[in-house]
Amino acid sequence: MIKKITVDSEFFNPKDTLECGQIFRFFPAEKGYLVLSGSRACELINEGQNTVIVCDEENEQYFYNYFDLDTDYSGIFARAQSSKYGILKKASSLGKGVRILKQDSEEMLFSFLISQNNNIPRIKKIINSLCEKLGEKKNFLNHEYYAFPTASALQGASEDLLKECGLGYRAPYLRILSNEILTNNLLSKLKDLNEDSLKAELLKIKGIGEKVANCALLFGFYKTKSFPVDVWIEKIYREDFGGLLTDRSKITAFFINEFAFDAGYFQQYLFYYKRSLEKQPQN
DNA sequence: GGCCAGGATTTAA
DNA sequence: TTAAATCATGGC
Repeated sequence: MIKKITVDSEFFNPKDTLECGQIFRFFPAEKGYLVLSGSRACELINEGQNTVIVCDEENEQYFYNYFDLDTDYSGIFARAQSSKYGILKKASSLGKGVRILKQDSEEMLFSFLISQNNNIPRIKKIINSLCEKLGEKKNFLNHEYYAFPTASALQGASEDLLKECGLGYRAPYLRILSNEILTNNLLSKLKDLNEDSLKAELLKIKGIGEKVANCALLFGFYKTKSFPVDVWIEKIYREDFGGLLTDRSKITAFFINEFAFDAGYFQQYLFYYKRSLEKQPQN
């Protein structure tokens, strides 16, 4: 049985939400997009005033939560609009339809582990390649897709297979992380932690530093008091906030101090804005 | 052909 | 404690 969830599109635009850099597994479809999370799939379609989520009945609650439908984004948007920083007004106007997705924690850990020193098109390519080689084949409506690989599938993959996916020097990081997940039950340990101790635990994982930890906090564990700083954010910090700090962890601290629990949302507005102005046309 | 990408680890100073 | 060097890979 197929279900449809219909939501007002003012604060939920599929393009804004999917293309703001938080998710790597989505594909244009005949109408809207095919969106994948773990082993599940849905379609996300804009119909003027409405945004429609189409999914199997058994996944209805999952995607309701996934798209963060219980959070009212009008307040977040209003605070961005009334900010003393003009750039935040512009950025939030452009990205008014952005929502922070509640993605699968394990998938996000692996995904952002792959993201380091990498660009978004290639990150997508690597992850899709991993899914095709190691994920379970599934079907939804007329779509054929692959689930995100399980930790044991990733752990069991040969070095050669991982390199074929384009992982390069990151391949060992994935193996170490999947081993932690399987032997130490890492995910259930992480789920109960508050943001400070969670961040400390994330930083112990090989291949996860300050930036990736912040991404994992925000996109994998929904801690909105986090603020990933990459080259785009550093650029906007320098050019539009007049910032002078160069140490990225200090830049993170600056923004968290400014925006507190809005930091993660505002970061996405800013990242999406800056990148949409300057990104190369083929993406 | 050198530079860059949702950087982190290792090694040197 | 901070500063470089190094790590695959593909697009420009």
